Amino acid sequence: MTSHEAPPPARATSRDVARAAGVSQAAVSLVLGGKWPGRVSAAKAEAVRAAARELGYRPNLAARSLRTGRTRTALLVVPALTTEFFARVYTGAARIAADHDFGVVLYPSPEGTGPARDPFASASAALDGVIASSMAAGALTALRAAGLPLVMLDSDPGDTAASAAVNLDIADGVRQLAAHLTGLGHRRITHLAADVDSWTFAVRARALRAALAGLPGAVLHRQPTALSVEAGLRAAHTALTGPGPRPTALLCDDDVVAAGACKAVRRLGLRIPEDISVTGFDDLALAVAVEPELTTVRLPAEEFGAAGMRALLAVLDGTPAEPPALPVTLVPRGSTAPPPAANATRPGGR
Amino acid sequence: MTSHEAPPPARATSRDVARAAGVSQAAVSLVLGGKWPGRVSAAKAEAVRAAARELGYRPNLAARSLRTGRTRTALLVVPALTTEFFARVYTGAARIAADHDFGVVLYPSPEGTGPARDPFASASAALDGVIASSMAAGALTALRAAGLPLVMLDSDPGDTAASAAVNLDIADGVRQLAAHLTGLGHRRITHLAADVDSWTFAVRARALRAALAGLPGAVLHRQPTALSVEAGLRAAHTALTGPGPRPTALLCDDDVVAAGACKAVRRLGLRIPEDISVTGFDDLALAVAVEPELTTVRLPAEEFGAAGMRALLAVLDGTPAEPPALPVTLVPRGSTAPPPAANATRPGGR
DNA sequence: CGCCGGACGTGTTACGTATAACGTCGCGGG
DNA sequence: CCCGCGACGTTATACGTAACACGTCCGGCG
Repeated sequence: MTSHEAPPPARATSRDVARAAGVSQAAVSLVLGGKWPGRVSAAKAEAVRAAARELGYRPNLAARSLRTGRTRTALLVVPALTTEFFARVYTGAARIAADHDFGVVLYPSPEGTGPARDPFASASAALDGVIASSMAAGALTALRAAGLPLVMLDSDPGDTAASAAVNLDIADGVRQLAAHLTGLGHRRITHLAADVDSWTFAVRARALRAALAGLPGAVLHRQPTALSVEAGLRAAHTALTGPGPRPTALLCDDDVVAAGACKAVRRLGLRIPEDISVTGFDDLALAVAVEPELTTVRLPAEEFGAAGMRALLAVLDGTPAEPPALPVTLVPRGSTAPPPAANATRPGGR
Repeated sequence: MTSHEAPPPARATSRDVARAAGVSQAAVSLVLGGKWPGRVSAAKAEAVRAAARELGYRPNLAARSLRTGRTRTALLVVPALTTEFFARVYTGAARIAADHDFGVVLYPSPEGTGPARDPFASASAALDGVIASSMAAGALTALRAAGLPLVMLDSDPGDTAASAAVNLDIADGVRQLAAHLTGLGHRRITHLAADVDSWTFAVRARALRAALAGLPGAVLHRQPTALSVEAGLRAAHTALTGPGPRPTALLCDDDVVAAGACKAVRRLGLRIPEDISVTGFDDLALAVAVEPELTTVRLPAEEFGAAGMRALLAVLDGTPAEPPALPVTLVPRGSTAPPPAANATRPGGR
């Protein structure tokens, strides 16, 4: 390291680099900017680069933004970061962003009540664009009004406010899950459905209904629940102790809910998967931490965030190509098996 | 696909506000800046505020930063965001930051090998200060060199590079945990210790050793493990099947590891807590998702992040007051009980 | 030989804000 | 009466960068 003196490191400016390299400040900008390839001779360009390296030059981003009007910063709006899923979405988005010298700043949409804090004040950064989960309904109205490029994650295709949309093929995941359960012989299924008004959950309910529609004897119930272990426990208890024949499978909208459901099943003296099958969604770390491990649908969370960022970059480049829905995969594990009443015609559990 | 003809509302500037209010641009800055209270008459000040509201004026942050030299942005360096713990730390830090018109941008230190990406390039934002977990060793050297105010989270007090430090009272948590286990009658304890070279984990090992030092018959072993369910499973298996008398309690450095340990215990045909007690650390959502629920040490993750941000703000204000260590609390749950060999002199399990 | 045009650099400007420096005005004390 | 001072406003400037608009030099073509 060279910058030994200068207790206040007094960041080098492009003018300092220019002086050191014996050129004008404009030349420094031309060289380091990367555009205008042939604009400066190779010799001087190299001198500039050397001087910049020597001085540890870092362009002043505030000045650059002021000049260019762009900030190379995107806002990621998520319902709540404390969930592992969105932490992974962020990671994926940030990775792609970094490859393009972009930053990602988070806006965790306040889950509780109260007036949503102004997303822009809160972000305390000027933004080039926004990537928003459809689950963060609260903050969306303010964002739409801003006129910024907006990429929606898992949103209603009919929503026209977005500049682009990236979707997971949730419906296909539900179909795989339904096929898995019905293939095992399950007919009475209760859907522990997230009580969140969001496209991604609406689609699950619809796809599930469609998947079971043609099947003789299929009975589908719906039990709303919040997205927590405890809420899942309560919902499962309600579903299992209600009137009518007991379901043989609980299809949960989230691994966390499924974990709660497992606890409820056991508290009723029932076994998983022998008496009741339970399935989750997302494939969080939690899915393999509980016993038995959860049959679940793996959502490519990081790739989801990455795709969102790519879409935003494309929009900013003026080349918005609509990406296909991201595939999801069923991960069969120990929490599903043929129902007790099923005859042994299908030996294939686990 | 909307912003085609780019009717960008051409963000209002302070000069526009000045014109609308019939004052000079400087007056606008004086009024909206909030400092210099008596500098402008109440009447004109109100006119300025009204005009600003009317035009939807938002100060250009790039210009402000360029002028003031500060950005009101802090960098939070975490080992990996996908862990619930650090997601909560972020949330706490962001909350305090928002109260002071600060933003928080994340730098997830690359966990894998490879040269750590430049934190500053990656953040793509100019920074006023840094809050860093001691677990993110990789990125620290570059950060120290930057000469930015640096607040360390859970770091060695001997480390002098930091402007301030915020610590959890981890040692006390370990003491509580050890007292809980020995009080139940446990004497042979194996520590499933994180194989991460970080102050916070070193302190756990040391405190545990100290807590068991005076106890006759106490036997403490150490089994290193990575921080994942699977690694915890393997480590617990090793610990339980090794030579010598089997431990009666597994003290894990993390809830995730404890979850893995539980699985190992059961695969060996042993019961929790009757045969083996297992304890975790952190009190993540996962702790109550597994069965039995984990006895663990609750770390105030959000408050931890909030305290870090407060400390950074204090440093920036020039009033760095050293905060006390944040208290942690033992949460006894179902995964601990007296060991099999213990006589019934102490009836108090759960 | 004169002129044109490409290659290579440089001077200059503007981005929007915060604030130092500089008036101006009215009033009260000397 | 005049000076000075406090209250109120304004003018001017600088922050560091990107990029436009000009040169200047030189080789080649008519």
